[in-house]
Parts: sequence; structure tokens; C-alpha cells
Amino acid sequence: MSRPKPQKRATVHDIAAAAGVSRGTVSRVLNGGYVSAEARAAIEAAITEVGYVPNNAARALKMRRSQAVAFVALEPHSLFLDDPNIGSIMLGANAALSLADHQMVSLVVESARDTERVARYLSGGFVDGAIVVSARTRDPIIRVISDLALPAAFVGHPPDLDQSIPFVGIDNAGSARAITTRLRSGGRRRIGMIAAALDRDSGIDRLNGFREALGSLFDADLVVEVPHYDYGSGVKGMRELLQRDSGVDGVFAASDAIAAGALEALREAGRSVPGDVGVVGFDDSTWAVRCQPTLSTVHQPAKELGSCAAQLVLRQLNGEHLEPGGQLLPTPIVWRDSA
Amino acid sequence: MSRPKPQKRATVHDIAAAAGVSRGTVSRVLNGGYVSAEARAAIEAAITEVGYVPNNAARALKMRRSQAVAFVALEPHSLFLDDPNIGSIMLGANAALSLADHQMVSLVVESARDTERVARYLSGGFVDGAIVVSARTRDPIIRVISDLALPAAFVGHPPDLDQSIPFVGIDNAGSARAITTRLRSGGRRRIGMIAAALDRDSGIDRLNGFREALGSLFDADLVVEVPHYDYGSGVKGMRELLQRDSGVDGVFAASDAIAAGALEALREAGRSVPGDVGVVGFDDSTWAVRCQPTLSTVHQPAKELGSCAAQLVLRQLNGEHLEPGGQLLPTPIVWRDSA
DNA sequence: TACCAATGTGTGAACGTGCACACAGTAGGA
DNA sequence: TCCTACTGTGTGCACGTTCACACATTGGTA
Repeated sequence: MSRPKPQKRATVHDIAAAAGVSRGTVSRVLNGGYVSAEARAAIEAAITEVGYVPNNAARALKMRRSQAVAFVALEPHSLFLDDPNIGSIMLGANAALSLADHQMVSLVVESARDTERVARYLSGGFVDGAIVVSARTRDPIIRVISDLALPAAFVGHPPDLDQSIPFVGIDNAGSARAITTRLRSGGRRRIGMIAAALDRDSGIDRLNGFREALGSLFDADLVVEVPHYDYGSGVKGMRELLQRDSGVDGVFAASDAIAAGALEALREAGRSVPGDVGVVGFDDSTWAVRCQPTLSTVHQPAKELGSCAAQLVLRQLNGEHLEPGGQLLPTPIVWRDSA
Repeated sequence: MSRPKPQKRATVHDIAAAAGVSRGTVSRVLNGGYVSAEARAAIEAAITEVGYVPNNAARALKMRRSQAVAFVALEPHSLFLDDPNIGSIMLGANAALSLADHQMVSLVVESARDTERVARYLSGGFVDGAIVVSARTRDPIIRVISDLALPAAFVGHPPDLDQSIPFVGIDNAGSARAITTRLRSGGRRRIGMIAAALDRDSGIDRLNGFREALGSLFDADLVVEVPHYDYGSGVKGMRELLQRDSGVDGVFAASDAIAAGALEALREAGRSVPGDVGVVGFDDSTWAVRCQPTLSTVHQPAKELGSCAAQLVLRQLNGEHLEPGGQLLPTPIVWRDSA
């Protein structure tokens, strides 16, 4: 595994020599400062001629800044493919970082091997900060960031999140309460839930909100737990729910993908939606409009979540001291056909 | 915008001092070499005590290698959200790079501003190579990579691709021909196509394959062009196709998302599928199984595309000289209910 | 004349790392 | 005894950049 060095590239020295000046002057042309018109012209000519590009690694070493921010997706396999929010969050973060002339680099964490490598990468000076999405309780990455005091922001927050790290999220409990209440106000009495991802704040809070909204109507037997927010979990979860109680007339699915799966299972079982059973989801993802019937759901401002998280990191990078805690973005309910 | 430097971090000097040895010995502990047992023990103790982490930026500068490979997604907005393949390709690439202990960093290019910044990033020494997905004809990024002679691989290849850059793809024309032929062999006569992304090789080749398969049956009037591979384009495209000829009995959609949209438009128009109209898609994405009816489609080995592209980059990084050209992965046809 | 400010340029040091080299001590064989 | 091989350690340099400083020239003012 002997790896040949890449071919030599032009440096500030080379263009200084070509333009007949010193490297200091070249640096001033690149970064601003007093430079005479003729020197500037000669240097710019030399730069375009040899096709010089500055070496970011050297700059990062000297400046202790890379102008890059990591976007860490702590996602198991299926989620990354089925969760439509992650893409929107990324695009929102990228847009905000782009405006501040920062490069977003996104890192996928799938395995333990990935975790260790990403931790090394984050601590190695290649990035100035990090946006962390969908962290689970006690994820090692959180520890690394906290130990390093790397400027960071979370999208959603795990229960044991270090209080010094700011976050942006939505009011999962409140939103779940609101949509469950509306479902209930339609006159439905036997309302179940397909709960998912109970190792994350989002999963736990949605379940809590559901329980609060039902009050005395709540029946723990009508809560089916599935591991992930995906379609397949929805199909299985709904089958299980029907088996536990064939009289359910309402279902709160912890995500749109789960709701779509539930619709499939209900079709299988010959139940009509919303006639026999009302179904509501969560996310307002592309799933919501392509289902039959279209889903009533909680709109999640994914793009805004991304850009807000980016802002939180950028503000820390500018030396601002953020008061601890986070902010919650509003989540309007979208009422469609499924309930 | 005065930005404070991050707090000082421990360096090799610090742990050398703490362990009572020289920096060279510390370096040998980290990278292998002759070190006595007691020196090693003292150094390792010092490392864990002060929580030392090596500075990758300095290492990258010295070694001219970063152990990182860029994954460049040249995707307009809608595609990144609607194309399920991009996620699988990413995961495949990440897995392969992970095994070789390389960090995958993915960069999103949405705007002209992004293009310029990503070009700078790629040329700045932060990555050793690049995987480029879904490049369009004459994309500036291609030029940058080619000028820099950055080890790279493409997933799919634009028509004017520099021959020295290897690629991995699928036989779009052959696959389109195959599935169109099977659709035709069911006895259908008025077969249309919803063609998309005609500024890319994939879009062009799928259209060509369709034309070849139909031969004399081909009617240019039954080809509707839409800009993207997404659901919305499918709905609009199918409406347009029905307007042009209400007698169509078969449709080849350039992607599963488009096919799903077409199903929606057909439902709107009161046509049954596959009774009145047979529909086939392309990608075998999650769309295919969640449609009603489920889609007959071309399976695209997204994960393998990602890992193959990663291998191509890794081989160049190991100094291997690749013969020009690319490789095409097989694409089995999956026959389901929609045709 | 002497002094200061403004403009323009060159030089040395440092960021943190890895590697080549020099050097020291020990052991074994001719 | 001398030469060589092996193990172990310290030092100087280079990677490419930016910044602080020194220095030079000009023109205006006390």
C-alpha cells in the first residue's frame, strides 16, 4: 500500500517568484492589505497563468479555522432512506452556511467503526463546528463534542443532552397532543398509537403528548411499539394493533411513513379510512400527499430546523455566547382526508 | 466579525514534556517504530490524561493526504428529496470508504455560489479524491477536477466526460429497451413515455432505449418531456400525455417517482391500471412497492454503484493506473402489478 | 531641518505534524 | 579488538500559509 504523493502544486512562493515579489505581497493580494497596482496586476496574472489555488490544509493549520461545518447524521440505515426530513434539514443548513461562506460537510454514521472515525474527524481540525441530527441517548459523538468544546448545535435533543449545547427542535409533545385532540374531537373513542424510536426525545415526547391528550381514554394496550419511523414498521404495527383490539377507530402514527404503512395494513384488513378508522401522521413529508387517502398530519419545518441549527453554530463561531437551552419552532397541523 | 481563536489544545510537544521524552518518540508511539515499554507506557498515560487528539490539518499538510474523500451531489433541490437512490449510493460509498478507513464527506451543490465554494474545497487539500453523482453536461465541477487531476469517479457519466475519469453506471439504454419490449409483448400498441432530465446521460439513454424498442411503433408525439425525475413531474406529464392521445394503453415512466405521479393522474382520469393502461417505471425505489398497484420497474443497484465508485477512487489513491472507460452494473427487471 | 503619517514591500517566525538523520548503547561473530 | 546489526532516542527540517515586525519611500506639517 505505498501511495504516491500527488504531483507538486504551485504555492505562494512560486507565484511570488513568477511575479517578482515576495510571498508577503502575494498573501496581501489574497487577503487584503496595501498593494500597489502594478504588483497586484503582476501577481494576478501569475496566479491565473499557473492556476494557483491556496492550500486549505495549510491555512487551516495556521488560522485554526477551516470555514467548514460538519453535518452529522446519526442515522441507522433505514431511516436515512425513509425519512424525508433529513434531506430538507440538510438543504436548509447548507443554504444558511453557504450564505456565511462556510462549507457544509455531511458525515454519515452507520456503524461503530463510523462513530470512531467521525469522532477523530471532528476533533482533527477539519471543521470549526458541527450540526448533529437525530442523536440518540448516550451517543459517543455527543461526548466527543462536549469534551472538545466544539461549537455545535443539535436538531432535536436527547434527554441527557449536555445543557451547554444549544438545540433547535419542535414541540413534539405539544404537537402530538394537538393532533390527537383533534382526532378525538371527531367523536372517535378507541384511539391507538403506533409509537416509534422510543430511544429518542422525539419518540418519547410524541407518546407523552398522545397520552396527555387522551386522558382517561388512554389505554396502554393500544400503544404498539415499533423500532423505526419507516413504512415497514407501520404495516407491522397496524397489524399488531388490529390484533390487540379489532375495534380501534382512530390511530396516531408517530410518522407519515408509519401512517402510510398503517393505511396499507388497514386496506389489507378491509377497513375504510377515514370511515372505519381515522389515521393521522407526523412530519408532513412527501408521504402525506401521495397516500390514498392523503394524510392529516403535523407539519414539521425541516428546512427551517436546518437553517436555525446552522445559525446557532455560526453565532458561536462569531464569538457570541449563547444562553443555554434551545428554541422550538411552530408546527401547524395540516388537515387532509385520512381523518 | 472578530472571531476568537479556539482554546489551546494539547500537541505532541505537550505530551512529550509530560512524559519526559522527545516529540519524536511520541510520534513513534502514534505511528509505529522502536519504542521501549516504559516510554510507551508513560506516553500513553500522558495522552489519556490530557486528552490529546492529533491535529489532522497539520497531518494533512505534512503528508499531503487527508484520508477523506468527497461525495459531491450535484442535485437540484427537488431531486435530492425525491430521488431515493442518492441515499443508497451514499451509504454504499460510505461503507466501502469506511472499510478502507477513509472518511466520506458529502457536499451538496445547489447554487452557483455552492459550485464555486465546493470547487475551492475540492482543490484545497481537504480531500484526497471525489465521487461525483449526477453530473450534468458541462458542469464546472468536472473542469475543476480534471484540471487538478484529482482522483475521481463518476456515478453515471455526462456525454462530454473527460475520458481519463473512470465511471460506474448502468446500461440505461439497454434497460429501457428491455422493459419497453416486455411492456409491448403484453399486446399494447399505443405506448408513450414520460421522459425526464434530458440534460443528463441517464435521461437521454432511457429515451433512446425506448425508441429502439418500439421501432416502427414509435411516435414522437407520445413522448412528453418533463424536467425532473420527481412525483409532481409525473402527474403533469401523464395529464399532458392523455391530452395528446386519450388512447394510450402503455406508459414508460423515466423513474418510479414519475410513474407514481402518472398513476395518480390516471386515477384522476378514471383509467384502471394495468387494465386500461400498463405502467412501468425505473429505479426499483421504495416508490415501487408502496404504489397501488405496485410498480413493474428496472432494478437499479444503487448501493453497489456507490461502493464501486468508492473502489475506483481508492484504487487510484493506491497508485493503481486505471484503464480509461467505465463499468456498467446489471439491472434486473422486477415485474409487479402495474403492467 | 526634523518629525510624523500613510503607503508599500520584504523577512522571520509560527501553526503541529512526520520523517530523515545522527547518535548511543548492547550483543554477537570474525 | 573491530565491525556490523539491532534497538531506542533526540534534533532539525519541511509541508504552505498568515501575521507581526522591520524597513523604505513619499509628502505634509511643525
